[in-house]
Amino acid sequence: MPNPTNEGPTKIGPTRAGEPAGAVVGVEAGQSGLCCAPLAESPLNIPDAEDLAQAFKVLADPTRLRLLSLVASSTTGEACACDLNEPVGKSQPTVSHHLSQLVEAGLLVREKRGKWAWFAVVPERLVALGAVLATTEQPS
Amino acid sequence: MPNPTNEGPTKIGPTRAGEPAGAVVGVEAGQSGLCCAPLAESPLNIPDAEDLAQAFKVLADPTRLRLLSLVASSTTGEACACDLNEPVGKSQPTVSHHLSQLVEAGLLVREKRGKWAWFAVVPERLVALGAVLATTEQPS
DNA sequence: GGTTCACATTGAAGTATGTCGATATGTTAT
DNA sequence: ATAACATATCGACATACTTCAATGTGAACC
Repeated sequence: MPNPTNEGPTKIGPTRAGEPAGAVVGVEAGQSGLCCAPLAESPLNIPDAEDLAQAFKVLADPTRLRLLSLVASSTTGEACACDLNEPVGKSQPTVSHHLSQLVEAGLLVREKRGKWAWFAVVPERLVALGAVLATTEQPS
Repeated sequence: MPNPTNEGPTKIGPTRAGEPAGAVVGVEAGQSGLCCAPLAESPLNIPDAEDLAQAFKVLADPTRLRLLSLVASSTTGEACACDLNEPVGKSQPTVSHHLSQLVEAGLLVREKRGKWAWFAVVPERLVALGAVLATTEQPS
């Protein structure tokens, strides 16, 4: 029974369905904001390259990409972990681990409501990573 | 002696400096074109997720990102491998291996001129990957 | 021919990563 | 309190990855 419609979580606790949940909560300390100009602008220095690589590493797993996509494509903008275990076909600990990595990378934010964990995407983070790749203008 | 200015490669063989060198040459068979709609559009299926993850995996290494950035930010739009070994501070086999991975992923194209190997970015590939992330519009 | 140079490939070592079963933590209901 | 449930953490295993020294491959030059 994936979607918790008749059981509860949809309307529990601080159910402010509109806003992006806990907001900044997900961005862990040490893992600072966004980072880095477009790749073609100037050669990456080592620290920036390591930060960027770390971010892409989190995106470099099919299960995590599917989780991220499931949350991002949800009509309400958020998704309960209880609805994510089944569609990706991995064990609960594995899914939990992946979701934690997505949160630690600043790609998702987690909000606990009762016994459930809700996740929402951080669009700015996705866009910032995309911008590093997308602005590849050739010098003509 | 990094930059081959007084030795030769800059003006050897098929030195068509303007165009993106070998063009399609770099995109290996099996590794098809671009793939995938924006993450938020619909949940990723397994094959697409694997393809995307593979692409991001290649970007998920600081040395490869710096190599890519070095080539992308070059004023001529291309770079000789002989100029890439030193700035990234890794051994020649390591750099060669990373460059091969970037080529296999369709992010760079390789063109041999005499004994030198020249690399150029494939902007469309970068942009396509960025687009998967960037178009994260919330459903309001 | 032989030598030198640029780059690719191979083999091996150390490290990191994905995965799951078992277990812990915390919340709700009885 | 006790039970049931959702999620997080731990420990362990298998696989993949980065890296380099040694060697192979081809091209240019003597």
